[in-house]
Amino acid sequence: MNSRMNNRSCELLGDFFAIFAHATRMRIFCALSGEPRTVTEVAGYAGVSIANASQHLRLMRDRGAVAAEKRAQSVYYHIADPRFLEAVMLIRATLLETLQRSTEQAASPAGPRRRGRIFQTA
Amino acid sequence: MNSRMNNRSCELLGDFFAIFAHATRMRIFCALSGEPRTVTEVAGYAGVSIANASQHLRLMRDRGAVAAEKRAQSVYYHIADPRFLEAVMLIRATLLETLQRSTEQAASPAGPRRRGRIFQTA
DNA sequence: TGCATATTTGCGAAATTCCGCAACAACACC
DNA sequence: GGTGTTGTTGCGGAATTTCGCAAATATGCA
Repeated sequence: MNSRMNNRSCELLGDFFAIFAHATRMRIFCALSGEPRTVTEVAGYAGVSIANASQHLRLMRDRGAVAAEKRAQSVYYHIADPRFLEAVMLIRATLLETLQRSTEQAASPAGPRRRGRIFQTA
Repeated sequence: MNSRMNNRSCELLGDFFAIFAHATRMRIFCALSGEPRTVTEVAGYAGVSIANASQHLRLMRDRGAVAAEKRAQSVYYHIADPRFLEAVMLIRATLLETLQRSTEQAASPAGPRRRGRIFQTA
């Protein structure tokens, strides 16, 4: 990390990462990873009410993670930049790998601190 | 996003991203990006009390983002996997680019890439 | 115009997070 | 033992977030 990251930068980055720091918003993000979807579709995917999905989507849009486009009667949301998805996938892969490794070493008494499983293998 | 991302995965990924969803923790993460540092050093860098730094570091360690190692009288913390830093940098770069583009749109059609004010050095 | 569909917004309560403060613990050294 | 250094933990209240619900808005269509 650039040592020149100042406080303001950290504040803005932290605000942005809040987008991903919630299970529902992560599900919404997943729902949008393939193709644009309407609020109603997203709500169905994420298992929340339409109003709640709309609230989360607004937050995500205000911070620039997703964008909205009105077509016909519906509002289609999509991920604003593929690198956001790329970064999430990178974290996910690293986390998965770390967890698998620590699970494999679970028998070793001197191994790293044990943690629960993060990703279901099924 | 992988269609195998289930609810449990989203929940745990969201929990992990909470690590970055706070300005202080982002500063702490920055402080650790170069070399391992003690709690006292991190606290000074992030501008918070030692107790507060310790609390944040514990959260980050519990979730696997950083690791601790005791040497002499001090506890040295370091980022657990370079890919965490890589992902944060990717988000940061994308965000910077996006913000700069929207700034240019709001202002005049300026020349080639000049760094915006948002992420400038303190 | 009137009605149905799609989405947004305001509000209030419950839940969670954050931080200062003080106490506690570990450890080296005299 | 006592002292100093370093780090951790528990507590309580303030601040923030989250969500359900209802109302409001927008828009297409008969």
